[in-house]
Amino acid sequence: MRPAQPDPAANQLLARLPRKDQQRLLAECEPASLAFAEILVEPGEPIRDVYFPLQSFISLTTSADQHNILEVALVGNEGMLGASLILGVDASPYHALVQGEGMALRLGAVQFRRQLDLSTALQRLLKRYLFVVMCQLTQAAACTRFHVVETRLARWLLMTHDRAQSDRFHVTHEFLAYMLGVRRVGVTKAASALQSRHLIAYSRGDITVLDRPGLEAASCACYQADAAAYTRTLGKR
Amino acid sequence: MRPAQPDPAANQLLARLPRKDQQRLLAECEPASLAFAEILVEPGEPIRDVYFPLQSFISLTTSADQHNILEVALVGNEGMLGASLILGVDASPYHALVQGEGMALRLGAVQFRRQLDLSTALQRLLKRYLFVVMCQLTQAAACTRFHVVETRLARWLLMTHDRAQSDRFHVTHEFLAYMLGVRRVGVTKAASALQSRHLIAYSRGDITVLDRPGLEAASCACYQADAAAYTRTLGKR
DNA sequence: GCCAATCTGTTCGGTAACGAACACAGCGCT
DNA sequence: AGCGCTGTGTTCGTTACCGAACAGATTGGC
Repeated sequence: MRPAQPDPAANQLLARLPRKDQQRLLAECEPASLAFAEILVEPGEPIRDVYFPLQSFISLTTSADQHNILEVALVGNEGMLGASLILGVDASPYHALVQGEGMALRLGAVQFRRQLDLSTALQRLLKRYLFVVMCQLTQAAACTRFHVVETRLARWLLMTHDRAQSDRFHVTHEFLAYMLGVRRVGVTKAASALQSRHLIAYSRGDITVLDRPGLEAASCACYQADAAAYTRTLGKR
Repeated sequence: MRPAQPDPAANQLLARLPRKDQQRLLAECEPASLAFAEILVEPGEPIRDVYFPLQSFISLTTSADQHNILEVALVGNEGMLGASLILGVDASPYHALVQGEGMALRLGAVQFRRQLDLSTALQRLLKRYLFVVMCQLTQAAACTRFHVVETRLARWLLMTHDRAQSDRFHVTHEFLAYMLGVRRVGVTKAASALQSRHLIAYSRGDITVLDRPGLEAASCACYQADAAAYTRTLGKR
């Protein structure tokens, strides 16, 4: 059953809000269908809207030079896009592009700020979430530096697996290469290694997670570290 | 002339505060002399004190595995250590160790929080500073991924040059290797390349910046990007 | 059923790192 | 003067990834 009005509790941040604050916030949100590869924010550009993903998920990427792109964080139904607005800066540190299409709740930046003023619970929650994002950025820097493509790929697949809420999702090697900041060939090699170990299966962009525990063993500890930071900071659920 | 009571305006964040808020804050701060390699914060550990460096500067590092360390940001008199407390989380995402010895102003976490409650100007300022730190973390991830040791070293030297407020500072290749997340040998090679181009001179840990513009040309654009994010967010001074 | 586009697999030579090990030079200490 | 410590320079073979290019394989459109 998929209701016309999406279930707000599908976003874990919203689900953590007290009922009153949640309802006040939801009253101003509108459902938005996010299309694959849609660009929601560009760095430097002012943030017009914030998003609470439901089934969709969003990559945060940074570009060093023109053609060197790297994903630094992933936002799904466990988080939100635009949390940095709570710091009072009307800009984004990174690109945001839709990685998994689906629904999200959208709220204008102005309305979002007003909601913040009205709800200390919302402030408190999003500040803590922002702390988690900082931890993830830090982790991403180290992981990217020290870990080889195969383990980083495994980590990426796990993160996406969590957010896609499905064992299957659509991503090509080409796209993965952008996210991991490596060549497509490197992804192909790593992916086929994981496939030959029966951890995943893929074909023309459709990736299926076959062996979740095995994938966790194949990934670096950074995945666990991110997850731990999240539950440590925001509570178990 | 070095006054017994250190000049608070030596910290650029403090200098940006309105006079009243600044004085109230300073009344609770105590001067602290930071020794080289002193560890001020460990990740996970609660933050006991925050620091506003005056002449000292502090490396923020993260460790992927036991022996893989990487610097993700540098805090000098342009910033502060412990700003993440404003997010309401009593922990640090990273290690903090003293890189350049000297004075700083110290304030207990409890007192710091009280000061935050008393001063919206302080809140506003530090939120903006935290945004800058997020930009730096993002930049660090990309820089670390895509740029070669020599340009990254140049960048590090520039960042340190700014914060050391002197053309000379003390860092061994060994230490630099930790910060950049590479082998000592790699640093030696990069450093001797920069030296042979007369951009720097060094001997047994004493590094002197000889040609600042040349060093800027030798570094990656990440240095400029960091600096730009700072002035864009916090104003020109 | 065929073409064209997309996605995946493989190859080539090249390079910037890696770990380990050793040589040497400057400096302080006794 | 001699010793030992610390910091720097150099070498070795190895590895992970690079850029470029091309070959096959699957899919959708007509």
